[in-house]
Formats: sequence, C-alpha cells, structure tokens
Amino acid sequence: MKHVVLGLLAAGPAHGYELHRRYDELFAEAGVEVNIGQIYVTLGRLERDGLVSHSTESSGPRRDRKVYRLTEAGAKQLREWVTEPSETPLVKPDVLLRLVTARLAAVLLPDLDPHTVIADHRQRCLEALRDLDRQAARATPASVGGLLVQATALHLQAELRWLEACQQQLTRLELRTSWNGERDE
Amino acid sequence: MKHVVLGLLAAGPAHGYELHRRYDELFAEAGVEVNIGQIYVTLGRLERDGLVSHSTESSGPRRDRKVYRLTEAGAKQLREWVTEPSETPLVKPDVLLRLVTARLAAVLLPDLDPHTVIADHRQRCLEALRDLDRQAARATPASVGGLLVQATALHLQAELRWLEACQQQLTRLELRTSWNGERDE
DNA sequence: CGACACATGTAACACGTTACATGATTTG
DNA sequence: CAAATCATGTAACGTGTTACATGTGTCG
Repeated sequence: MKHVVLGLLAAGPAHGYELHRRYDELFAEAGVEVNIGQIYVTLGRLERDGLVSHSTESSGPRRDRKVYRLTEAGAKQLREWVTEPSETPLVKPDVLLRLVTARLAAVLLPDLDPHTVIADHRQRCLEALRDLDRQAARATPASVGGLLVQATALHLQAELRWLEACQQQLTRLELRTSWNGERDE
Repeated sequence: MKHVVLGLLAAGPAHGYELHRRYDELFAEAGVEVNIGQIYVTLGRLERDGLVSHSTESSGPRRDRKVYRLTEAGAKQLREWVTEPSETPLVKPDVLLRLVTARLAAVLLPDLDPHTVIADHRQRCLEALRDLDRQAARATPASVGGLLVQATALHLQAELRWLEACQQQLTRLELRTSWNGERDE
C-alpha cells in the first residue's frame, strides 16, 4: 500500500480523496478495492517518515484540502522500490493448508474428506475463471485492469492444474512425521 | 497462522517447541519457515480466545512444558475453517505495481524503464524455476513439501506467461486516466 | 568449558481493516 | 428536504515480525 500511494503521488500532487479516485480508476476494474480510510492512514505514516509532505489548499468554498506531494526522500525511495528486484512469489495455497489439516485431524475429525475439499475448491476456481472471462470481454484491452484480470486467470489455471496433481497424489500423500502416530490413548 | 497451529494441534496435544518442529517437518522442505516466537504468540492468542488450553507438564528434570490441546470450541472452529470455501486467489503481482508506477512516474523519474523491470523479473522467475526443479528432484515425492514445490512451480510458469502478455501490451498500455496529464507546471 | 538443542516467552513495531465521527456542497 | 458526493480523519483491533531475555540439559 505504502508504495502504491507513493506511485500514485508520482503522477502528480493530490489530496487523499483524489488518490482514492486514481486508485479506483486503475484497479477497481479487477475488483481490487481499498478502503478510503486506508489511504489517509497511509498518507499519515508516509508523512511521519518524511516521504511526503502536504500543503493546505483552500479552494474557494470547498472544505480545505491537504495536497500531498513526494519529498525528495520519497522520490528516492520510490525509485529504489521500482528498481529493486520484486520477489518471486512464494506460494502457500490456502487450500493446501486445509488439506493437510484435514489429514492431520483424521483422528479428531474423521468425517472431513480431503477429496471434498479439493473438489469444492476446484468448482470455485472454475466459476471464478468463467467470471474472469466475462470480465475480460468487457475490460479495456490494454489496461491495468485487463492485465490484472489476465494475471488472475493464468494463476487460476495454474491452481487448477495443481489441484489435479494434488488429487492424484492425495492417496499416496505421506504425512511423513514421527509424531502423528503417537496419539495419547 | 492461527489455523495452522490449530491444525498442527489437531494431530495431538503438544507444547510450542514441538509444534515448531511439526511445522518445520511439514513445510521447511519448501522453504516456508516460521519464527518460533510466532508460535508462542499465536498460542497465547488462541488461548485468550478459548480455542486451546494448556496443562503444565513437569517431565522429570527438564524445564516445565506447557502442553496445549484443542478445546471443544477450537475443534469446532477448526472444522468450520476446513469446511469453509477457501477463496480463489486474487492476484495483484508485485511486479505489476512496479510497472504501473514506472509509467506513472514517467515525468518525475524519466529514466525508469518498464521493459527493464519486466526483463529483470523474468530472469528471476526463470532462475527460481530452475532452483525449484533441482529441489523437486531431491524432494520426497508425495509430501506436503513436494506439493508446495509443485504449486510454486506452476504459479511461476503462470507468472512467466503473464509477463509475456505484459511485454506485448506494454507499448499499447493505456493509463486511461483523466488525471495524469494534468501536471501542474 | 563451550556450543548447541531444548523450551518459553515478551516488548516493540509495522501494517491492514473497519467502524465511526464530522461537516460542506451538490443535485434530484 | 433528502441523498449522494466531496473531504478528512481516528480509535480499536487483529496480525505478523523481530529482537531480546532467560534458563536447563547434553555432548564433545
């Protein structure tokens, strides 16, 4: 969030409400929303850290607006962030955690079926993918929103392929642990 | 984290240190580590919420251990969590944020090149993928670690495909915003 | 003896999220 | 007049992360 706000500010000074509008214009298309409060919180923290500064503008009859702009430190930090290698995603899918848990809890909650967990999730992914396709049709072709939609779609397909692998390996899935046989009683 | 700890506990009562061991055995293979402190913090919060309870065990000469177990509420919550639909991932790749920022900051930081950002990230993804392949060779075939590695690999491939799309659309990328032309001065 | 595994914790900090408070102006 | 939009904020809460403190038992 911090860097997003800095980035939005890089396009020109603005007040909080305006930043929120910019954000929406860029990302709302892909359903990634942000609470307006968060913008103000972030701006406060950025100012505390000396990365932005504000000047109050009383534009006629309207409520006073605090127009923020990047400081030199802010611009520097922004450049560093953009240049810096972005980490390759370390995935730890939610559904895997549930899967493992279902297996670990086999004694305690014997009615939980890992296969159901997978099947359900698969259904949800397929649905999401259909939604995305519909969205992609409506979306501006080469826009940020469009790219987001594409990214999500590709990752969903990855997830689906992975689920397949999961299902195949599930039966053989070794919870190779010394400790899970040693239930007391 | 909260649910992970509950899950680990579902395999049987244990104290914090032991939970950390269980965690490592399951996930360390894929490089997903956790700070031991976090375990204790989480246990404290779970106990505060009545999902786990502990009894002190003085096992001979050793330091006393607090053995935690699920309460009924904890088991119930765990079942709910496992059963509940896990959300389909809403992707917002780090690199896209940098990309957009690079474009937004075109006036302020004219030397930032979006193409370089993509190319660099692509290289890093390829490397990561090679590493994963090496890891996959060593990994236990049907283990949690193995599944994690597979998931990561698939998502990396998705990311690579997406980067390709990005690169193609980058030149045409419309930052269709009313506001980014209106620089003051 | 010194290093290491065992074992537990806490204080400080950062961050995101939400609900709420406040008020002016515009528009149906 | 009522509702929506413009505009700003904050207090509370949940959570993850780290650094640090503290001590025992074991093994070379």
